Amino acid sequence: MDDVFKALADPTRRRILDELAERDSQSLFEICARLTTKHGLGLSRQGVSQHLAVLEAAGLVRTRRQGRYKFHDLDPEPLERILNRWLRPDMPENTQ
Amino acid sequence: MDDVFKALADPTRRRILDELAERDSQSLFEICARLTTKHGLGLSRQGVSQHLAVLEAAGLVRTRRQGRYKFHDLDPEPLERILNRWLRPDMPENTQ
DNA sequence: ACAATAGGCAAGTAATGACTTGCCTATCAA
DNA sequence: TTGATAGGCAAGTCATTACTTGCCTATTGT
Repeated sequence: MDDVFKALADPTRRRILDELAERDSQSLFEICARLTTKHGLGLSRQGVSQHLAVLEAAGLVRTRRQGRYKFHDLDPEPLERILNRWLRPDMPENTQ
Repeated sequence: MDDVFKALADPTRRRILDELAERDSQSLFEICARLTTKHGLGLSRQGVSQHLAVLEAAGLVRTRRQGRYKFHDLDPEPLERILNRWLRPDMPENTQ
C-alpha cells in the first residue's frame, strides 16, 4: 500500500498513468514520445524507465516482455483498495 | 490536485487521516497522544502540526478555532475526485 | 497577575527522491 | 555478422521534504 501512494505522489507518473489509461500496451519509447509531444514533458528515457519501475513495483502497471519490446498496461486494482480506506468506513477489512 | 497526492504520500499523514476518520474534532495534542500510544509513532508536536498543515492545504482536513483549541475534521471530498481519474474513464470532466 | 496549557514561526539538519550521464546486454533486420 | 533499436544497471547531482529545537503568542484557571 505504501508503494501505491508514493507512486501516485509524482505528477510525471500520474501523466504516465493517464497515457496508459488512454492507450494500453505501450513500450517505453512510445511512452517517452507521447510524454514529450502531448504533455510537453522533456525528460530522458532513463527517467521514464525509473518512473515505470516505481509504478510496476506499486502494482499500478503490469508489464510483459515480447521480443525486444516490453509492453506496459495499467492495473487500476490498487486504486480501488485505496478508495475503501477512507471513503467506505463501514467495511470491516480496511487493514491496509 | 497535486497537493492531495503529495499529502497522501507520507505514511504518518495517512495515520492521521485514519485517526480523524475514527474520531472527529480532535485537537493537535489529542492527535499527538493517539499517534504515540495507538500507533507507536514517536514524533514531536511540531512534526504533527506540520503534517496537519499539509493535510489542510490539500483540503483533506478542515479546522475550526475554538478558544485556545483548534479542532481538526476529515474531509474526504478530494479523495473522491482523485479516484475518479483512473477508475471511471467514461466521465468527461476528468481534467485534473 | 501569573503560571500552565494550546498552538505558531523559523531556521537548521539529515534523508529521500527525481533526473542525468555513461556504459552494458539483448533482439532484430540488412 | 554487423549495425541499429529497445531496454537495463549504477553512480552522481540537485532539489525536496520530514523532523527537530528554540523561541514567541494567545487563551484559560487559580
